[in-house]
This record gives sequence, structure tokens and C-alpha cells, in this order.
Amino acid sequence: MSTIADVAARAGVSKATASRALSGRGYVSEDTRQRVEDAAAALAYVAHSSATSLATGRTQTVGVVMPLVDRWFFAEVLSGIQQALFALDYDLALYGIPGDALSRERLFTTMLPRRRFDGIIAVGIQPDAVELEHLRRAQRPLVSVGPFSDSVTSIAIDDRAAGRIATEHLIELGHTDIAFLGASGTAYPHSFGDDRRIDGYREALASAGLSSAARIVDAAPTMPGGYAAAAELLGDRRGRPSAIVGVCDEAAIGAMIATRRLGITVPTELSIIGIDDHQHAEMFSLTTIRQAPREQGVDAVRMLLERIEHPDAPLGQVVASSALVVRASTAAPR
Amino acid sequence: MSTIADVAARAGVSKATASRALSGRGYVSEDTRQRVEDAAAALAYVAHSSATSLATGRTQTVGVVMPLVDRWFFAEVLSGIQQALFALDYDLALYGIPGDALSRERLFTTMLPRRRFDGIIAVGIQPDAVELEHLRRAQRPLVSVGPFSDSVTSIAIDDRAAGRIATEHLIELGHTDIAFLGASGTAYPHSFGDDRRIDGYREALASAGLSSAARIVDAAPTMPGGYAAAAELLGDRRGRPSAIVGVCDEAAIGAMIATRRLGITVPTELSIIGIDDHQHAEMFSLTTIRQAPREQGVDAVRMLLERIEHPDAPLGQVVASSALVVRASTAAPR
DNA sequence: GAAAAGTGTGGAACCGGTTTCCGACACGCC
DNA sequence: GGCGTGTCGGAAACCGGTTCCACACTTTTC
Repeated sequence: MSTIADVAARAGVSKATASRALSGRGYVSEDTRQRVEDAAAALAYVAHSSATSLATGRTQTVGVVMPLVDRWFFAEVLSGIQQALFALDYDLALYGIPGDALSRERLFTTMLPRRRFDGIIAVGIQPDAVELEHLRRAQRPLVSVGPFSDSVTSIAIDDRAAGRIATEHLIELGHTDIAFLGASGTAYPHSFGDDRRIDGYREALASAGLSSAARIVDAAPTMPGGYAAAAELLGDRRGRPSAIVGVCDEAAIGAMIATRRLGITVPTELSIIGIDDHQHAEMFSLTTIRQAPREQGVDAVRMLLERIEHPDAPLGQVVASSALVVRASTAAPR
Repeated sequence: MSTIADVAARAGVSKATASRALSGRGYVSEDTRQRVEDAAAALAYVAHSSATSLATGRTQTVGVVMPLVDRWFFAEVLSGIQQALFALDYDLALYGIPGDALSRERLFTTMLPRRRFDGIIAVGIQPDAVELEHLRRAQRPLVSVGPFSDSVTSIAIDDRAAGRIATEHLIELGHTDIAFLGASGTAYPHSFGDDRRIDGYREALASAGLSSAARIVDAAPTMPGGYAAAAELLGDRRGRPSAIVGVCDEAAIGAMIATRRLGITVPTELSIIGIDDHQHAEMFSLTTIRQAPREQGVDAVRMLLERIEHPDAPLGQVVASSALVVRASTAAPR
């Protein structure tokens, strides 16, 4: 592989001039610039990123930390981030959050502070105080996707509103016996927006004077989780709710599959609403609260680069858009 | 942030000694080593990765190139790679394969040759000759997950065998009218193992003297894809096959959902078999050919690091394990 | 007891870029 | 003609590590 010295020699100039010609910074005559570019092209020269980073202090890389990569939300966000970074000629360093405490500590104490990236996007994780301090110490701007503390630039939908609006939709249709499929954040890792969705559910019931009807059925935020919980909940004819709010579309879809197996028709006998607008929601005609995690990823990149350029810019909390999408899984109760 | 010079000064030794003490290479007295380590700990010193890379020529990073991240197979492989690299203290640089030719070219000509990583794992992509040349020129070992040409170290299941075994399972149960849900590689991007699965299907039929019964129904390798294709195929009572092979579990699951909506009972009226053992296969009691993409990712890392250590080691083609898992979606025809 | 081998350390070169500093030159202006 | 300003290019320092080499001292070997 050729170095900038090779390019300079071939173009008959010094390293300094070659560097200026290629980067476009500083005075270089048009004639010289052309010669250097020709030489670079002839040698298929590509700058060595480590050398560039060392000299400039910039890595042209963004670190992404997420607990999982194999759930819809995370995969979508990652996809958006990836696409946006590529367009900006940035590289993407991916880090998982290891399950065990020791590995997790190693991530924060050793792997992240190596200054391999110019900024970090944290997706759906809640660093504790010590970890935040490590991040801060790394002197790299941080943008978070998903609910986060106020001291961090972040982007997320209003999960509480999502839970509330979903529930209100059912109340407006006339439902009074509405169950919620999901669990609070501590039960299942990496889904701590779920707490707020539950809060929204409770809030909507309270506003309608239905507080005492609140029924939260423990379910993992996955399709099998929703399936199992719904099978349990709906198995007994007596005491069936007339409507279900899924903590996310995966759970809601699992519930829909359970209804088919149990011979319950949706929406005539049971209304189901989800949150997310998962890629499979349309196939199941699932009414849901739409959010666009891919776009949140793109926005996170935009916000992060903004902060990399202007480290002193005030931090902001962006509320990502979400909207009720009515399909055929909800209707007035019989 | 402190540098190794700070550590050296604090420990009262030279940079050279400090470096040796921390890396463990070369002679350092136990006493000195301890002093250097104490100094490093006191200063929370972490080596600057760009400086280390520049000096050693090693980046401690592996590049991963995959077309998508939001499909089960890819997410699983990525997960495995991620986990294995973390355990080895390697970083992971993720690259998507952009859709448009121009971006794709930029990826190969500019982003990959920056020498940001010591090796590359390509998942489910088929670089053309020019692109392979770029990779080769980067002087970095390459390991591929998924079907690949013989000149590359790779790991994949035997897709042809998977297609054959799935079909044979149905034939042994007594089926003679077996449709295949899927499409050849050119129709849908990033699933070129599918061709070989179709070959296996044809092969099994041929061995049983059923060649003329081959019926391949075009379907995207996704749940909605399988659903739509199955709905179309099964909508008309006449001409229904007695069994279906799904090119992957997503498609097979889509088909199962279609059967429920159409009131067809599985497996009494229709047998369905998939390939992959997707995380949802169990919930649908789907008979399938199991493969473990996460382990393939782990193995790919092992193979790549082996090649990084020993660049001249002979390249190999590893056939990942796969096995028939019989659940309740297949049975003898009526 | 001298030569050889082993151990411990520091100085300096090196990896491959970028950037500062400085000198040379051209030009316009007073 | 002298001077300031703008343009162009090179030498050298620098980023933060690693490693080669020289040297001193200690221990082993014959």
C-alpha cells in the first residue's frame, strides 16, 4: 500500500503539499493539485485512518452501544444509524452491552475510552452514574435513543403518551375492560420505555374513571411472550377482557395469533392494539401507534454530528413523532 | 487524557520501559512493572488506539459487512460475531452494503481500504471480481458466512442438503404433491443460499421420481412474503398441494398463518416444513431444518483470527451443522 | 578469570499522516 | 523603490504509541 510520501514523490512535491492538495486545506495551485490527484489515483492511494486520526484527533467513527441487535426496534435504529453514517463517510463501531456485570464494566472502563470514535450513540440503555462518568471522561459527545435522563441529548417517542393514546382509542370505542400485556422494566431487560407505556395506560383509565379496571398481564415483549400471556389470559371464557393493549407490536401480534388458535374473532369479540408499527403489523391488520425507529437513528446521527462540531451547543431532548394508525384489529365491543 | 509519557514520568522511567511494562513484552523488573502499573492506574491511563495501531500495524478491529441487519439470520450472525469479538477484546466495525451501485463502489474503493481493521467477515454477500480484488488488495484476511466461492474461507450450512432433507422428510411421510415457497437468488437480494435450497428440493423430487411434480411458488423470504404466496397458492381448493417446503422459516410461518386464516388445518390437511429454526418456529410447532447462525458468527471470528495470526494457513470451507427438527406441522397426508 | 549469555533500562527512530512556521515570489499601492 | 498583502511550497515538529539498538550490570559457562 502506498503512503502520502509515495504520492508526493510521484507528483514531485513535498508531503506537506500533497496533504494540502488532497485535503483541500491551505493554498495549493490548481496545477499542483491536479498533479497530486493524478498521482494519488495512479497509486490507488487511500489515507491510513490511524495516521489521520492520530494527527487530527478525529477518528471519523461513531460508536454505537446497544443491548441487543436481534429485536425489531434495535435493528431498525441500527439500520438508520448505519445508513446515515455511511452517507457522511463515517465509520460505525458497534458495541453490545454484555449481560454480566464484569464484562459490562470492561466495556466502560477499557473499550470505550480508547478514543476510537468521536461520539457515541446509546440505544435503549440506562448507564448508571459510574458509567456515565466514564463516558463523560472520554470527552466524547453522547446522544441517546430511547428514554433517558434529562442531562443527556436524546431522542425518543413519548412512551407515556403512546400508552395513553392507545388506551384512549379503545375507551372511545366503548371498551371498559381493557387489559395491558407487558411488564415493568425490571422484569425484562432492555425495554425500559415499557414502564412509561404502562403509566400512560393507567393515566387513560384514570381519566375515564376506570382505574379499578386496570389489569396488567405479565408478558415478555416478544411474539412468544404475547402469545403465552394471551393464551393464559383468554383461555378462560369468564373474565375475558374486551380489549387488549400490547406493550409493543410483537406482543400484540403474539396475542392475535393466540386468539386465532382459541377461535376468538378479532375485532368482533376482542380488540387488540399495539405500539410501534412493526413491519408485520400490516399483515395482521393491527391497529397500532406508529413510530419510526429508523428515522430516529438517522436523527440521532444528525444530532451527534452537530454536537461533535459544536461541543458547547445546548443539549436537547427531541420527541420523535408517533401517531395512531387504525387498522382492522379494533372495533366497538359487542 | 493522559499519555504513556505521563505514566512514564510518574513512574520515573522512560516511555520505552513504560510501554514494555504495560504490554508485557521485553525485559522489565518486577519492581518497575509494579510502579508503572500503579502509575497507569492512578492516571486512569488507556492507550490511544490510533497511536497503537499506527505503531503496530494492528487495529484490534474486525470489519463486518452485511447487506441487512434487520432479518433474523443476519441479526443472529452479527450477535454471535459481536459477542466473540468482545471476548477477545476486539472492536467491531459494521458496514452495510448500500443498495445503489455508486455507494457500493465507494464502500469498496474508499471505506474498506482505509486499513481500519485487521480482517473482514462478509455475511451473505457475493462480491464481484472487482470487489474481491479490492478486498485482496487491502491485504486483510476475509472470512465469509454463507455460500461463497471456493477461493474464500467460509462457513455455511449445506443449503442444498437442507432443501433436500426437508423435501425427503415430506416424501417419506407419503407426500407426492409438494410445493416450494421461495424464489431464486436474483429475485430478492441477499438470500442467494435460496438457489441451493431449491436445487435440493428438485434433487429430492427427482430421486423419488417426482420431478414432474415440482412446483415453485414465488415468495419473498419473509413472513408477509410466505403469507401472500400461500394465500394465493391455497386460495383455490382445487390444485392444492398436500405439503409445502418454505425456503426459510419466516416464509413457512407466513404460510402457516395463511392456513389458519383459510381454515386449513395443519398438519392434517397440509404439512409445512421450514428451514432455519427461527426463534418463532417453536411457537408455531414448525418442523424445520435447524441451523445456528449465532454459532456460525462465533466460528467465523475464530477462523478469521486464526488467519490473522497465520496469514499463510490454508483456507478452508466449513460446513456448519444443520439437523431436522420434527415438530407438529408435518404428518402423513390424508 | 575471561568470555558469553541473560537481564534491565533509556535514547532515538519509526509508523503515516497534518499543521505550523517560514521563506520566496508576485502583485498592487503609496 | 519600499512595503504590505496574498499565494505557493518545503522543512520540521507533532500526534502517542512501539521497537530497535546500545549500554551497563549480573550471572553463567568453560
